[in-house]
Amino acid sequence: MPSDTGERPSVRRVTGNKEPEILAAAEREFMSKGFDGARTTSIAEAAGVTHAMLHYYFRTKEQLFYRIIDRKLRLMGESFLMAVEGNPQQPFLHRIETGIGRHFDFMAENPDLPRFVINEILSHPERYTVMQESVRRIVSALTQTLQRELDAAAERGETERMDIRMLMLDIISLNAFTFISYPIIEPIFGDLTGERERFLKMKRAENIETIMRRLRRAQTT
Amino acid sequence: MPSDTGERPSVRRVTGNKEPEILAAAEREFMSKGFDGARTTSIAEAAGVTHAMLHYYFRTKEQLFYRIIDRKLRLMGESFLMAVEGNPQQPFLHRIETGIGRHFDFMAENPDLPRFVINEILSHPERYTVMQESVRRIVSALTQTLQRELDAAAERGETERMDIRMLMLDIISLNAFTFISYPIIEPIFGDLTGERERFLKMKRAENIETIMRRLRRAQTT
DNA sequence: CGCTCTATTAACAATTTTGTTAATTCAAAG
DNA sequence: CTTTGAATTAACAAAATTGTTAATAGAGCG
Repeated sequence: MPSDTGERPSVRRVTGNKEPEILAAAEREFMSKGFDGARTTSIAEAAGVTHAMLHYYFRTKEQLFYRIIDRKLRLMGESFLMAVEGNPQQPFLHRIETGIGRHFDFMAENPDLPRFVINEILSHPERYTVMQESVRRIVSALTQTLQRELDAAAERGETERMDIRMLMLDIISLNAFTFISYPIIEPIFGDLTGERERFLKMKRAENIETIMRRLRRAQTT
Repeated sequence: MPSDTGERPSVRRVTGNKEPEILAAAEREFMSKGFDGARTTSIAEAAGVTHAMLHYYFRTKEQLFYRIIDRKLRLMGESFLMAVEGNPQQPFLHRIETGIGRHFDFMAENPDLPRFVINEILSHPERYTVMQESVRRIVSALTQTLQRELDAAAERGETERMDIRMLMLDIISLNAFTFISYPIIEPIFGDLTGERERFLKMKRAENIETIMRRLRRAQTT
């Protein structure tokens, strides 16, 4: 019997260790169909093992799912930071500009991450209530720091005065929704087919431009 | 036996007609859990009927689902138009401004519409391939008209020259993602609890401001 | 070789979920 | 009152889905 701690024993693993294959197949299945739509038999089949093997390695569908969603939640956290972190010596506006680009590129590499995470949290909220308070504290501290920086930049006349949470939401909305909606709009915008890269490059510039215009001090006509 | 045409016979409906109750319960269940997570037994229970009744009225889970998703797809279509339609006599900028507000208000009344529709299309694409071509044609015609109007406004120096599809995506992203993400950010932004109205009013103004700044002609400093 | 322990399989089991059916109720029409 | 047909129910059935178990294979070690 495998250990219950979630970590497979690493000694004497001689015959095929199918854990990576199962995890990879599980990621594909869960990401595309969600927890409810995913089938452990499909995952096992895609991984090239019997479904008893899947239960041998992970006991239950839920435990296998936790291994996947855990990584995805971490990635989600990273993506938020990506949009706002950076060298604090650099001008605020410049940091935000590069932050938006980095966040966009991250989304491009994980295009169904936000949809997946949001969905799972909303359809099974009870699983995520434990994390809430710690996340709240981290975000609260981060926004306070950033708000002070933005206030200072506004004081110097570099930017507009605004609520940092609105700005962060604007950035994440423009970037994340691009990828959330892409599979839907790609066929109906039509000429996008096979031009994913070109379209995304264009939208990346568009999102940066939109936020920069929002943030830069408006000329008093 | 009920007719197969999807329309219940309307004569001699004397004993309780439970169709509306089932539809209402189905809408709640499908919207919150998606097709895969929804259970016909839960729907029947919530509607106060036996699950045999549900099958008597709708035969299959899929047919019941189609009744729900059909209305939702229509709503989704409406919401797109909402952002761009308006009296063509009015100045382009002004029409867009009121359009954004109307679109936002529509999203506020249907907060889980975009998430639901996007999810269902992505997790069961085969169900929606039939509509694709007609939708593509409608959108294509609409964007061509709007692009010409925007070009004209840019020619007159009222707006920046830009791709209308980018603009539409910006508007929809800012508005829709506000509601897609709201249930997640509400507890972690913390002080939002019980202040939904205040927050939404603020974000509504923010989205309009963001787009107007994107669209208005930048001063040549 | 024979022991041990992990990996693997096939078969089984329990539960859930969707769907069916035959019998019954009940209001309205004749 | 009887007939009629829709509405309703309980019981059944089939399939899917998750999970278990007992038996076995097979590598490494003494």
